[in-house]
Amino acid sequence: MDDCELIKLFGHHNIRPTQQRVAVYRCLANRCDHPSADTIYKELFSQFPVLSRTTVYNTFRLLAEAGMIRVVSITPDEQRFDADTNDHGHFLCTGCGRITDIPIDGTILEKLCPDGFEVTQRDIFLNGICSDCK
Amino acid sequence: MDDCELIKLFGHHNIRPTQQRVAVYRCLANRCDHPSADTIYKELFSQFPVLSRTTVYNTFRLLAEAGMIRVVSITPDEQRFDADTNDHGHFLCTGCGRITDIPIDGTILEKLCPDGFEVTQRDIFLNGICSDCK
DNA sequence: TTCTCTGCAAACGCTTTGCACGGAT
DNA sequence: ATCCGTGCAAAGCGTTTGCAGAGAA
Repeated sequence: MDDCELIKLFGHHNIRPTQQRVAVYRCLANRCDHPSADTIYKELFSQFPVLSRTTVYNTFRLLAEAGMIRVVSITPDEQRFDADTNDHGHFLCTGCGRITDIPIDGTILEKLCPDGFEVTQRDIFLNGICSDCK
Repeated sequence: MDDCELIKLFGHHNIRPTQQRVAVYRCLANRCDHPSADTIYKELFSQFPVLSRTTVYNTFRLLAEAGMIRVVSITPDEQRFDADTNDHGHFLCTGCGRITDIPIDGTILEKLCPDGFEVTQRDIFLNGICSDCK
C-alpha cells in the first residue's frame, strides 16, 4: 500500500495521518504475526526514534475504535493487533506462541447470532498445537 | 451439588478439597455471570473472612489447569471464570457488561479445526447488544 | 517431621493518565 | 490564538511471586 492510498484510508476514517500513526499502521499491516503494541514500538523505534510507547498505544486505540484494525485478545497477558478486519479466526499455538489466521466459513458465523441479540463483533479463538510444533 | 459430590469431584482431579477451594468452586458454580476472581473474593470474604485474594487466584489457576473450570478471556481487562466446561460460546453485552452463554452447535465447532493442527480449546466470543439493552 | 496450603506484602507488566511542550490550522 | 498530537513520567490495576507461618499427613 503506497502513501497516497494510506492517507486516503486515514481520511475515510477522519483520522489525521500523522507520521507516527501512518508508521504504526504500516508496520502492523506489513506483519502477519499479530504483534503487540510493544513489539511495534520496538521495531519502529529502532528505525524511527521519534516515537513513544504512549503514541503507539494511543494510535492502536484510535484505529481500533475507528474500525481500521482489530484487537486480538487471544493472549491473556497483552493485547495483540490485526490489520485484517475481515472475518476470520485465530489460533494460538501453546508450543511456539505463534498466532495463525484461521479461515472461517461465513455461513458458520451467521448461525452464531442468538435470537434478539445484535452482534457487532465475533471472535473465534482456538488454542492447541500447530502443525510445525507437532 | 452437595458436599459429598463436590469432594469426589476434587478427588477425581487430584486436588485436595480444602475449605477455601471448595468455597471458591461452589461460589463460582452457583453463579451464571462468569465472575472475576475479585468478585468471588468479595462475595466470599463477606461470609467467610478466612480467605485471601491470593488464595482465590491460586485456586482458579489450579482448577483451570485441572480442567475443572474454564477461563473466559472475553473481557480485555480481567479474567472471568466459568464452571461450565461444556462447549458453548460467550456473548459480552457492551451495554450492560453482562456475559451470556451462547449454545453452539457441535458440528459447527468440528469444522473450525484447521488441517494439521491439534485443537485443545475453542473459544467463541461475541460482542454486541443483548436483547435487554436494545 | 515433612510437605502442602494460606495469606500478607511487595513486585511485576501491560496499559492508561496527567501534564507540558510543540506543531498544525 | 486555539486545538490537537506527542511523549515523558507516574499512576493504575489485575495478577503473580516471595516468604513465613499454619495446618494436614
